[in-house]
Amino acid sequence: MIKVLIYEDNPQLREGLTMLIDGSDGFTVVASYKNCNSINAELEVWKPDVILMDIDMPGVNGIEGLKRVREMNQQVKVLMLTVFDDNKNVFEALKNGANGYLLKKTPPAKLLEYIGDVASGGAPMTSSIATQVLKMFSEIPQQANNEYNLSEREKQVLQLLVNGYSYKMIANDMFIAIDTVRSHIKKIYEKLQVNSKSEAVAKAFKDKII
Amino acid sequence: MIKVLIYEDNPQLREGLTMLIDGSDGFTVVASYKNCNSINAELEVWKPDVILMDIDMPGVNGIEGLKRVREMNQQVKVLMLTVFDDNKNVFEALKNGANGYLLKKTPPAKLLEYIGDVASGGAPMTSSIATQVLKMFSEIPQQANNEYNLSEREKQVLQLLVNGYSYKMIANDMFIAIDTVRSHIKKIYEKLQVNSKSEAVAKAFKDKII
DNA sequence: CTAAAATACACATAAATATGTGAAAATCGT
DNA sequence: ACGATTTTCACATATTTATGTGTATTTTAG
Repeated sequence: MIKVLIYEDNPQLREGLTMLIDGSDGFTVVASYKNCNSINAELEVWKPDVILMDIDMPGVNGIEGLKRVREMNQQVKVLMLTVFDDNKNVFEALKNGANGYLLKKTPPAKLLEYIGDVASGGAPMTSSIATQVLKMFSEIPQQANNEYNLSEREKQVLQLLVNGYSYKMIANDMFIAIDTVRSHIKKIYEKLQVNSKSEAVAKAFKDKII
Repeated sequence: MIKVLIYEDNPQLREGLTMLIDGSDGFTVVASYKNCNSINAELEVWKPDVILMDIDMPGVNGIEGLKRVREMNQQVKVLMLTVFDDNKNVFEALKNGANGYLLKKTPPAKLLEYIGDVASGGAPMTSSIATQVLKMFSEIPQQANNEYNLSEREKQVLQLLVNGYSYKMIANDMFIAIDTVRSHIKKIYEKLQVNSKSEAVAKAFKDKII
């Protein structure tokens, strides 16, 4: 028996969901609430397998509710419910450990299937959500990593620059003269086409050289 | 009629897929190949709606094939096929604009459903892949964004430091005296707990202040 | 309203950095 | 084996940065 806990502010929808899920074999709704204000205590009491979490709720919203859940419990599956598939919320929810993301217009039969799915370790998403998720991935900037042909020693020096070391400290760290550090750094600047330490550091971060 | 192009090195599987898809209403396999060596030309000739792309192929593999496709065509849907759901490949494929990702053990009926799904703009994934994708998201480091309480003006100065500006340039840019720039920067260092320009720049990147 | 913070500016000095020029030994690729 | 690159070091100097100490408006928050 899969124990479901529901957070949904709309009374009609909350009742509807409870009816649907409770009336189906293998599912039981242990409780349903109109907001997440006391979610941690409720989680303690009911120990659900799956939480259906509305995104848009007055007071503590679904994302915040999800965060609170994850602070104390990594096991319970959280299925996010939303009317719109808005990009920002999807990303926030997934980052914070949601196990699935459904549109409210999902047909009842599918909804039950998805709940079963998430309970057994799956990651159900409606098609439009999945498309968005993939789009997010494709928008991840490709590793810049422009080839600057830094030599080993130059990379070491740059790494230490990034760590905030002064020339003196670098010389000490690498057992070389400070003038050698200077000549390395001059070469690094040439290769990176910059002319100050902070520019080099910035470029190292931007182009993920380090 | 959905036109499908298949890339799969295993002859049995290639034939099996062709049979299955070609024998189903609404689908037609326009061609099938054992590698992606000439994929660009083949794409020109066949103009498929969906490409079924095996990941593990000798010569040009599926990821590289996907890249070649995306270089010339953003419209065609690409469904990746794999035996194992290995993390690295999933990530690479999604980053490069795959439209879906299936395990080869997907049952034939589901496979057809998924092809139709992707053709109409969906993003089919088998459950285990979706779970992985969500896991990747949850592993994205939470915005560090430690609160340093930088004032507006201080943020501006820091931004310019990150851009590689000297004090003089910053003063010019912000229409203030260079001594004012100094006093801002001193305050910034206090707040970030650093004591050099490059450390501040590094911290700005690490903590995503800018 | 008032204290705290932010913004602006000035002068001084020590330390660090950028730039130039030169050169020798070690390492690498062909 | 030989030329190219890397790594090492030296000396000199102009510029930039870091730090200290002060002061005077202006904004902000309680």
